[in-house]
Amino acid sequence: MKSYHHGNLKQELIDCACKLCERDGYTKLSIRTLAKESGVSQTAPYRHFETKEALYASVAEDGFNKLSKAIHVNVDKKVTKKQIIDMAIKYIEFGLKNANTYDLMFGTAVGNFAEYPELLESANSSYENFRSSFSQLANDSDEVIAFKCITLWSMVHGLVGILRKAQVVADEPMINLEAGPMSSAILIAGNLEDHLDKVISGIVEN
Amino acid sequence: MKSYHHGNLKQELIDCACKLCERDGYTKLSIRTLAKESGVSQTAPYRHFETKEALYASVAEDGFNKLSKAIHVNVDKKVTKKQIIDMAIKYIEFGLKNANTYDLMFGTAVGNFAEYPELLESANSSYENFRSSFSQLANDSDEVIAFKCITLWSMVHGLVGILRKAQVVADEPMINLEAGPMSSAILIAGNLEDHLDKVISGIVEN
DNA sequence: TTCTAATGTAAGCAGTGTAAACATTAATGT
DNA sequence: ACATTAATGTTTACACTGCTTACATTAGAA
Repeated sequence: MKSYHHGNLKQELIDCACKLCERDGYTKLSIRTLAKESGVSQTAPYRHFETKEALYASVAEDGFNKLSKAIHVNVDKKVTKKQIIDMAIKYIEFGLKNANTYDLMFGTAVGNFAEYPELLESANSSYENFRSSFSQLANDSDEVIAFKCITLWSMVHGLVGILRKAQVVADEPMINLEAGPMSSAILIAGNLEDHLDKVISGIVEN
Repeated sequence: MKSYHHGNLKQELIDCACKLCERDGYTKLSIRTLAKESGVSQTAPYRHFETKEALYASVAEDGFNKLSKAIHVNVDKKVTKKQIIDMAIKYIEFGLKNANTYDLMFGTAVGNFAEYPELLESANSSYENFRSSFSQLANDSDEVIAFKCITLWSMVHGLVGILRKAQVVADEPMINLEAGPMSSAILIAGNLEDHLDKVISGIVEN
């Protein structure tokens, strides 16, 4: 005995979309199946999302909020290098464990964040987490902070991308050092903490 | 007066697909319009590409070949740091100028490179370009070379991703340093060479 | 020259995003 | 309390997609 109005459709659609996007990749998600999943007609979702991209934007937004939580470190006044390394590891783990969602957040599925203010907001706030930690690491100028921050961010962001490509082939044993990008990446993956320690030391200690 | 057989359909499809993918993004590409463009029936492409993904793989392969050319540096025995910086710049420029193709190469459109041996080959060879330059920079062990190489690669790869996200908002003037990831990224973009000099120095000089 | 494999076409299926017109209900103003 | 309006849902339909199957043409090998 269900009523004509669902009552909480928008949120249910988002939750369901988040799950399905992460499980199968966002390309596999169809609005129709999503509607069916919520026991509602094919076109009902369009009352809450103008286009499919708008739905993607909501999923991405949710992703950035989760990312913020994942990389959050408790700061009591001063941040240590170890905490920065920890953040980097958490970031990379997030990217690898939520690979499909990460795609949505940093790929081209949502063309222009500015069209989705809430998404832009949560994306910026994720970055702000990152940045504010750096600002407490040393007495650097804003510009130096920005530099260090972008340097590390692009580093971990790039590592996520490359480690993912590596995993694709990782089923077959490819341990040979001469075998190309995959093997080197796997090499790193095995010593992620050491690797990040080196790199971050290089960045942090100017 | 055209004959029943096209004669060079496969290559023409690839060429056309490369253009269209780069112009509109690979999601906009349809096999049907591609076929129409080549003056051939809707299903003809399936004689040369089992699935759409296989076509994507060919476009990506072409992309890696172009990338190899773009970042190639003439090495006479010894490579200089400046040449490495140059490679990095060329890499980033390639990623930004061929953004949609770059997506295809490093995104998830082609799930498993191992299913497309020629693509895997050209991707590995791109990386080998990168790596072999590093091997001529100093008397490092293979492991150290791999480390430096992956470090720089993930760095530039990450920068491409982040600079692209920045450009999306770059139409509106966002110069404020406090304004989030975009502004910092733009800051970097304006001083790309300086930025890379610093970072690469950090990597290269251990 | 015959046979076969490669390459093309035609027709059609099941699925997609989304627009338009209409139905039901919740919210609101008097 | 009741009429009106906005929000939210349904039905139907269009144009498009990837891909399958059955068939047609032709190039090249035997």
